[in-house]
Amino acid sequence: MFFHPYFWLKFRSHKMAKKNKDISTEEKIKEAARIVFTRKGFAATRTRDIAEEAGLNLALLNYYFRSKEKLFHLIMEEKFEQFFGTIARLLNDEGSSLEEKVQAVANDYIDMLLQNPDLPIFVLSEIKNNPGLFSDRIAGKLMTSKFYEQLSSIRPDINVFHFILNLLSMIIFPILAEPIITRTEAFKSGEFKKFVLERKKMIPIWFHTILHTEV
Amino acid sequence: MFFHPYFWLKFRSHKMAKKNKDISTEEKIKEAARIVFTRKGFAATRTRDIAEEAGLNLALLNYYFRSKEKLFHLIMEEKFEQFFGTIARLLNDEGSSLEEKVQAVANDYIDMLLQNPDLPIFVLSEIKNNPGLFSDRIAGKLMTSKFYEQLSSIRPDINVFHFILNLLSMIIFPILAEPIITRTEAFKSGEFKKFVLERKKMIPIWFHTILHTEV
DNA sequence: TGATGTTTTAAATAAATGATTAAATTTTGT
DNA sequence: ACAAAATTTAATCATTTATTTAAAACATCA
Repeated sequence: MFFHPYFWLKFRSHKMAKKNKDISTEEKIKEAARIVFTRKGFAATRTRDIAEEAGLNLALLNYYFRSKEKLFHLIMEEKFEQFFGTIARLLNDEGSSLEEKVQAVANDYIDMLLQNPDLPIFVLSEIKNNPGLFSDRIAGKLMTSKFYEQLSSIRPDINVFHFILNLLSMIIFPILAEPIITRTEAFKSGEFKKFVLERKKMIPIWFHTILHTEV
Repeated sequence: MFFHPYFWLKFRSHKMAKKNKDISTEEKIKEAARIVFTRKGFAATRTRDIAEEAGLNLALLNYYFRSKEKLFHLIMEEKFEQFFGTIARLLNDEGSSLEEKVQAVANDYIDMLLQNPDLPIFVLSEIKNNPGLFSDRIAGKLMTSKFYEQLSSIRPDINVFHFILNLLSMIIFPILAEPIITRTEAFKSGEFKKFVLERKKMIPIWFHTILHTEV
């Protein structure tokens, strides 16, 4: 009896013909897809780019993931979780004060973005192209957070939305603008990373200033 | 003697077969290209999308502009000038104080972006895909501006790069994040524009606070 | 080892898409 | 109105690209 390869897809985790390879073909493809999709976005990446990045035969993409679109959705959901989940966890931490949260966000999120510089533009672009990709629930997690509670009780006169958006703007925008910033005279020689790391210290200070000034 | 239509391209401005149409075919194509390219980016737009948006035969794109890429470069340069030129002119104004410049940027640039909400992500994406598109000279105009001089003389202790980047972040990022913000509970009903307009007043206040606090 | 199941490969297919052609239509100048 | 020039159209071409196929290679285990 003949079974098309696709038939076996659902059982693949139970049976593995080749075991103990350093890294499975499936994972090689996913890793290549992470790199290429986040670097170029869905429309600009060709399945051939991914196969090449993975060093594998083109047909394997469809063997393991059926279509470019299915593979993309998988990667996209990972990346959205990374982008929104990281920040949501930091803003919802129970054991820290408001200003500690600002510090934690500035510190940890900047580190994460420096390691994933393509992430912000990827997420923003793909959500814009297809807003349905993005579940409302996630946005709520940001805006209705422990952080929100704390700021409202300390400074009920400050609009929390503006405050959070300012924080995210100052952290994320420089990463988005990296290709522009880097071409400026002052940044010609790999100064960009140093510049962004400076902001880890400065952002908490700026927000401290805002927080302790009556308007 | 036969001349291929392309031959006539260079003379088109001298001779126009059809005059006084409401809007020329060439301009119809450019306007459609502006809309579609900025909405979807180069890779995701098909020449057929532009023809459809313009309500014209597909072949006319190549008749007037020879290739998708040539048309794109034309639009891209317009859009880059709009994005960088607008801000550079505001930051280099000779007749205004530092804080007036902050106000002018907040006010005018936010207005411009609300009318061109696709502009920031378009510019950032396309520069990232092809940094060569972006001439170093433009970035310099931002960072070495009248604004730079004024801030350095008033507050030599403040890093001008961080200051300008903060200003741009707070103005541009919300527009980039619109598809996310809009899906948040609080913004369900067309509150976004009102929210961004509030920032026209608030950004100058925040920067005033920073500017008048010793660190 | 050989039968069976699984993975990988090279080649083929089909759809999408940028570009071109030649003919038809419209405009212009006389 | 006529001829020449310019524009527009429908059809087609050529290339790129996602996907499928069938056979080969490999792994597992009785």
